Amino acid sequence: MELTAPDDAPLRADAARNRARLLEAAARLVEEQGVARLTMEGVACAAAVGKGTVFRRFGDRTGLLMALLDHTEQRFQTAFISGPAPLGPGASPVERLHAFGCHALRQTSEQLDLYLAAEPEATRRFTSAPYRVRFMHVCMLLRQTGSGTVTDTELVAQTLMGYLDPALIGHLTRQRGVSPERLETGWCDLVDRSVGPRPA
Amino acid sequence: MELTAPDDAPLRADAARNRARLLEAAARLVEEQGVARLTMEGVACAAAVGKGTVFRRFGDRTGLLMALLDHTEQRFQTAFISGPAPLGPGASPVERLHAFGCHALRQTSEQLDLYLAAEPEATRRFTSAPYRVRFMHVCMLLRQTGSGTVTDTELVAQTLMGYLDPALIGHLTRQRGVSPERLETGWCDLVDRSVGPRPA
DNA sequence: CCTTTAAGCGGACCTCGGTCCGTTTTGTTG
DNA sequence: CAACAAAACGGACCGAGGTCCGCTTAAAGG
Repeated sequence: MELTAPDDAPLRADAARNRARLLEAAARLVEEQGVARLTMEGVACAAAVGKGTVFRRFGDRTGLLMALLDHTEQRFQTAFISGPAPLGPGASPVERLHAFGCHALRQTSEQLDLYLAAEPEATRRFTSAPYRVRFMHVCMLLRQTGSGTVTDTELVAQTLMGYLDPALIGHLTRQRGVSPERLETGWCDLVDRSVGPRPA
Repeated sequence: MELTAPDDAPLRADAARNRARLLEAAARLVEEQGVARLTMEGVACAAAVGKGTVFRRFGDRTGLLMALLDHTEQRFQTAFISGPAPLGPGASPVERLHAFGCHALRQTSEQLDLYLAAEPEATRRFTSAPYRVRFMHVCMLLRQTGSGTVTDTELVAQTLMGYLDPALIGHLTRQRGVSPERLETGWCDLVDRSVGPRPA
């Protein structure tokens, strides 16, 4: 597989070409008929490639969909790791957390169907590479708040991450009609309560 | 379907009998070879019933697994709705929230594999009957804290519920080696922060 | 350029969840 | 008890994800 254990070894020429064609074909099919109708065989066919090749390259359907989101995710990552404040370094940890969540909320909302479809099975949700990068970042910011009030960084970080779960965002915005603004306010509130002093 | 829209109309005699046989067979198969190896055809066969019957009765695989958890879930529900304090009425809302989460954490841990397998697809996670009952209860308790400090009950309740997600519990306890005590402490902390005064 | 070999390829094949529809059973009504 | 409608049944059938393995081909070394 790829996203879970990024191969440092470069792909063979034909493999690289096929990979590109597959991603292109998949993106086109998703745009044309929605991610729900995307089948692995369909992608293989549209890319004029064998079905086995798709699985060899992306592991499974989820892997393919995550690959489609890879570009977006990479940009987000570099933005919050080394980009300009308040997302990147320069702002206070709390401000960065606010910005982080709001950006994630917007990004997820924009490509909600894809993020929903790319959600791995329950067991793997927390081990995908993009999740772990986000998670580690939140942990780091929580630690940087310095106020020794966050007793258990890992648990708090997971709680925060839970708020950004695409499934939850989709449910709240689509089924429950929660506005994006309300979602962002809720996020900032959650962050403030998480890093603030522990109430009596 | 059944758990999502409980049929008030009583089942026909043969249907009720088959339902019981199916649940019995499914429970036995799960105990014998684990939930991962449970196939719908296998259950049908073990219950000496047609495959279509399984789907007619339980809708899909998730429905069958949820039905297996129904008994446990029902007892939990009556416990926190009308049982003795601190889970049931009689204790303060915050105490009840503490008890609620700790009970849920324990219950989920005890039958983790089943809860994991019964987790519906992303889109349906928040609309299953058991989830909604739990969610409404948390909402009610949050409102009862009376302190007008919980600005957005629904969002806070969803955050709390996210902490109790079987997938998260499984990840923390199995992959990350987090102890049950630590999980429970984390829950109580989260509750306290959620209902406490909003920090400056 | 030839050999070699490991990565890549392709598509037949398998499994399993889910659907469909002709047949059977239940229980109600006259 | 006979007739009838509604509910239930069962298993053939379908689609899609995922596997397997014999064949092909890129690219490194002589």
